[in-house]
Amino acid sequence: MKTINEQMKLIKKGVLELHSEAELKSKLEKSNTTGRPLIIKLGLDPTAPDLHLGHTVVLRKIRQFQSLGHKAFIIIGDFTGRIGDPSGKSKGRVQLSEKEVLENAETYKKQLLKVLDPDKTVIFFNSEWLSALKIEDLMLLMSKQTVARILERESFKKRMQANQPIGLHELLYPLLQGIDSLELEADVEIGGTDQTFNILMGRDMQGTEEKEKQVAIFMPILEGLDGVQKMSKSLGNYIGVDEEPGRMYEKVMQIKDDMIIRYFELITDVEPDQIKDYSVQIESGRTNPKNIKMCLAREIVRLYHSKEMAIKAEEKFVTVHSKGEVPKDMISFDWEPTDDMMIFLVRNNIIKSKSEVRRLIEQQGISINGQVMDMTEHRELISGDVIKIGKKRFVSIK
RNA sequence: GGAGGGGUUCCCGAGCGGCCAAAGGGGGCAGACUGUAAAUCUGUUGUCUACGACUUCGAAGGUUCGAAUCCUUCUCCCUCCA
Repeated sequence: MKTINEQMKLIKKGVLELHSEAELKSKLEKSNTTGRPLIIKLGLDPTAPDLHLGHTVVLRKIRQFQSLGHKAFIIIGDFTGRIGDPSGKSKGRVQLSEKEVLENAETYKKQLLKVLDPDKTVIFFNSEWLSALKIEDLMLLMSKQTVARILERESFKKRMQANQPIGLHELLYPLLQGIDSLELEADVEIGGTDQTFNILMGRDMQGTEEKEKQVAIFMPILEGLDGVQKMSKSLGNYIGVDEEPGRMYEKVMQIKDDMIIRYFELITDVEPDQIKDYSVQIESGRTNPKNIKMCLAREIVRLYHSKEMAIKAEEKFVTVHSKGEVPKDMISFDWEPTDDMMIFLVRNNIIKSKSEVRRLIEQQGISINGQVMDMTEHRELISGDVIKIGKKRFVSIK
């Protein structure tokens, strides 16, 4: 059993902000003596059931709480999700049906449990209480907050300045999330710094309602493959936890060198001393950063797949990229007698239009069995032939 | 409710009767260089039965030989006033 101080040390690792340390400590102590686990809250948006490594920064932290015996309450924001976020321009509101929400939830659950402890994780839908909320109760809660306070929020300010629309209901989002905290009697809420406002609102509201306030823990936001913007699905700079091992490995190798240590710190369980050592190796120039990055890639694939898969992924990577050879396994398709390269690639959805195939050929981006293809070439492909598109896409003929 | 400004290709943003598949930037893709990194340079970036044709500039109509550009209606967004 760890002492309270040891527990605090573990929890504080990698945390950007903590409100407040004293409160957390007293909660931990209380939990220790009463044996009642703390309730750790995490809210998730139901529209994006593809978890990526960015999410795992927060999830790993929750996992640490679980290892200390506490419980994770995951809230799927199906209520807010059904209303839809109008920030996207003309797309209208994406209304998720109940069925879709449930399906998404299943996917979430499967992915969440890759990181979290199944025995200490409970999943909720916030429509359960939000749908039942009476308008007079809502107004009572609203009356205790001010417009100015809500508009303080960074993203609202920005949008006001940029002359972008803000839906009235969006102003209620922080409040609704706060209601979640009230409902679940959360002891701790964890989120990225982008959630600062919402989480503090929950804390505030608990105070106003004279409940015990939740401790707010903010984790850094993980940058995506571009190294600048936060990892997100919509920006396409993400690494999904469900991603196929080879692809996952490749993507990790794509990150910038100066992100290597950050990734180690935020999304792996590698010991701090080991990370420090890597860091020294890179900075002193003793080791090619690529090698450290390979350790990182291997570690990440291991976490979400297995050690064996990680080794295999690395082998593939070395074959394809370092040696420039053809990978062992690749997707293969049938070649129909009526096919030519354009029809073949488009028919199998490898490339989305014939014009694009033409462009690629013109740019010498397509080769057959290692030979660059030119515009005039027409040939029948046979079983076993390998088509290479760009640098990293390979396809073979069945 | 009143007045004004706006909606352009993946994104931002020029164009304001023919020379517009639409400048410029970002992003993407390909090539060179590399460590498949970053940086840099070059090319490319609607589709197709491809020296041409077709579809695209919020939506629908109209004017014109010809419309992203003009007119009408509709719709959405922003600003100021109430």
